[in-house]
Amino acid sequence: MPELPEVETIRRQLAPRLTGARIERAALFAPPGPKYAGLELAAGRHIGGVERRGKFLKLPLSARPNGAVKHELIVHLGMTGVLLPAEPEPSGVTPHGENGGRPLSGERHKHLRVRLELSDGALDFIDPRRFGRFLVVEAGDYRAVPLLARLGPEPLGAQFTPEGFAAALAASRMAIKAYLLGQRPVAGVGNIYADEVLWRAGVHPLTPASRVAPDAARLLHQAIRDVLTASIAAQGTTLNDYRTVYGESGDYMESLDVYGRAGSACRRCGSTLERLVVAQRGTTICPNCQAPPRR
DNA sequence: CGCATTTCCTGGTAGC
DNA sequence: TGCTACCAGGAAATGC
Repeated sequence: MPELPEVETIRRQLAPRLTGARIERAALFAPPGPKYAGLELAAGRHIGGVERRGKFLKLPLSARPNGAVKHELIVHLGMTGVLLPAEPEPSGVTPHGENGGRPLSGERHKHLRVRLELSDGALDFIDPRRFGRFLVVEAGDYRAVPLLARLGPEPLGAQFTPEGFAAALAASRMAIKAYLLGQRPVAGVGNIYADEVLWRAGVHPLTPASRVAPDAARLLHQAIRDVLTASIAAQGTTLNDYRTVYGESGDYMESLDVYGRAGSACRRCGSTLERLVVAQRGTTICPNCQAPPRR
């Protein structure tokens, strides 16, 4: 499931391909709804770049090349969303298995939801579970995507400071894991990386945010930066669906210390990792390294 | 307002 | 083999 490192990987790969392209048409292959709002506004716009905010991709759109940005294409991949450059139709057919498993030229993927026909090719949004979003809004108007408007600081940006993070933690009594998943103290951390950073910092996921000790908060801040940075370098984590734009798997899977490792040995102390549920999410901890909160 | 719970979706898998 | 039941989860909607 794409979190920040996976989305950043996709952003880096898409940017050179999409920047400067003109959208000829946006075709919807799913039942219309708020997840796919405003697509009719896309035709004729020029893509000014590919930006990322948390787990969202934002493509500024203008009426003419390098013109004023009046609209934005907002993409959230949800759990299973994939963005793939496609050949302009019609085109030749490629045998299955080639192309890194990407949809074949001339074919239409079973779970294709949106296709952008571009001046130079096309871009497919494929999303089996339809948890993703692909919509066009007026620039800066995020009423249709409220989370985008109240997203916390970028974890790898200068705004994400140990002091600011500590202050954010002090402001909530929510379980620290639920708080992180809510994107308020910092943007882009999802279920996988939440477990990883909490393990690194030795913080139990049920600890109320305001009761995370100052030292632990600093460790957590550093762990967020370190883990996300390392994962971006590995092109993210592939569990099931996530693929890069070129159909590759991310390599960070091999570096995961706790996620998906319940029952295995803690790499720090050798204890058996345990599974629990926090905020309705599967959660893995080391019962020794991450002591439960005292009450 | 703050926080918890429910809902949306489909593929994969366990169990019978 | 084929069926049902259930699980995975990001973010919005709903509930208290």
